[in-house]
Amino acid sequence: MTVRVRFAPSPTGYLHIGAARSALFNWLYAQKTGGKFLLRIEDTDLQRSTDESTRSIIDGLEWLGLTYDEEIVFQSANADKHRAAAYKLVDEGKAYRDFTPKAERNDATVKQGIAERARAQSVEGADHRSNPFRDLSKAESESRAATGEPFAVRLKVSETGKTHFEDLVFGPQERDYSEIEDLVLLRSDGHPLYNLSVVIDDIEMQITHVIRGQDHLTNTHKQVLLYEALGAGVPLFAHLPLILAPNKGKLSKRKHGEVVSLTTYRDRGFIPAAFRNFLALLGWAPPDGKEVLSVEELVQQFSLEHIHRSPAVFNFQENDPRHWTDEKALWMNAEYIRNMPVEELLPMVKAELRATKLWREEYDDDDREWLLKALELIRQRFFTLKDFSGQGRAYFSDDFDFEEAAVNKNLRKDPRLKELLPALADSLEATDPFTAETAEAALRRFAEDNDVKAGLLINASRTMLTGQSVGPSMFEVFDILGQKRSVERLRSGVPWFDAEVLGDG
RNA sequence: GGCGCAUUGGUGUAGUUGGUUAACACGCUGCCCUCUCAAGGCAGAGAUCACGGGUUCGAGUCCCGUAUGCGCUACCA
Repeated sequence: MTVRVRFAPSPTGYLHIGAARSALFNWLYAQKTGGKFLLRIEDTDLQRSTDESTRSIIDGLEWLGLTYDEEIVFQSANADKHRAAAYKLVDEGKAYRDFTPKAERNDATVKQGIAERARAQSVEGADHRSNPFRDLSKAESESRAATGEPFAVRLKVSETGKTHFEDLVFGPQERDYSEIEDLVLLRSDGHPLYNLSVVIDDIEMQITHVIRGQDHLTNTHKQVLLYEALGAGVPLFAHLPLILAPNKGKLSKRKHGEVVSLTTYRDRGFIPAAFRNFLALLGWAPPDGKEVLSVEELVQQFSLEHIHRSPAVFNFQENDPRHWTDEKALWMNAEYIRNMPVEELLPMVKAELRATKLWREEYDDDDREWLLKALELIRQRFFTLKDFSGQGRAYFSDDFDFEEAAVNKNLRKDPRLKELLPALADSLEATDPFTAETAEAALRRFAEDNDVKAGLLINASRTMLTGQSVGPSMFEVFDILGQKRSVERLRSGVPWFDAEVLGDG
């Protein structure tokens, strides 16, 4: 039997990183076993589902490289099937019509209502089989329905017995029927509910392994009951530990903002492979401990057995731009930027430079070699793709900003530089050929002749040429920027030492 | 309230059948390298394995209890 797994998000917002992780694990498992990975959009909550959200889910999966097999299934399209299945269960006596009028609830008070009801039940002992319509005669049930009286459909859960299933992560699970109420399958307006829809669709799609978040672990018992009532084989389950916020609470968009949204990582310059790699490490660990893994290695190493049961904390500090997301994610991204083949990095940098109007068409042909060399040089220190247009701006444009701290530290501190830099420019202009080596020789000779430390000139040059105090080896920078631009930028430094510039600085 | 699940350094994890000084990664500190910052190399700090009992010659690993956190408990998904 070939493995068939699915990712089944509800399109009620951005793609949450926890959901993305579920998608990843499903996908990895499918790749690993040579199975199929399917996508089903659970858009049965008409009020909350949006096309925009569906779009972001599809985009997110594409960005992560999680390609799905077969057509996307939209759950709302199957509502008739879900209803038919529920009515069939009524006919067979496995479910019943509940004519109890629907209690109105609003979203704000549901949780509270649940707790109160539960408390009340626990005082007098819960009896989930006390519904007066549970044992209504078939004839009466049908005649009342025929008059148009509204009814919900509930599953008739047996008085005694237990459900069992084997969870591939959490082990054997068991739950007494007495703890499970006669769950509603169909609302009184005929709308099928989650547990029913999921089960029918999973049967329909011939899902063999249900891999999803732990928040569904206890609900699984209800679904097992449904599989049995429907006479279908029960798939295997694997529940994934939850991903929590730093305070070990729920990780939610409302509370934590955009850090939890997958698209944020795309928009803030993450390499998809890096984020995918990071995500894989949340709740799972490769057997040999090597953490930086290519997709192929990920697929090869992945197994449900190595998923563990305790929730993972996604660590980040709100209000701290440097630690806006998990440090390890940032490190992973830098690792990829630094080490991936530069040709693979190029298209991503191109997109970033395009978006910031720094891209020039020559980079595609005449200047391609130069570009690759420049990327190789500057990527060593970068954390995200954004850095190529930010910190890296001076390599692609003459219009770049000077960091105040860098100017103060490397230029203004030594007034001699006002005279030295133009002279150094002259010296470099006379250097032929102009390479990293010859530039270095020229600068060091110049330093010696003028009796200053080479470091002074090097650091000043770095700030003059890049606006920054940190960056690659200066002679490599001279080489990459070229003789002309290097000389020009060195000569443009005089204003930094003028009184009025000093005044407002 | 009930039921379920979890609990190893700040974080992510290893520690599959109980057996020497609890391992790895991120982060942190110091040193080396050096024109800066990274990277890299080296060294280091940081865990009485939530707590309390037990079983055992011996427990992070098994059992019981407690605490804490999370999940479910809807005519939401």
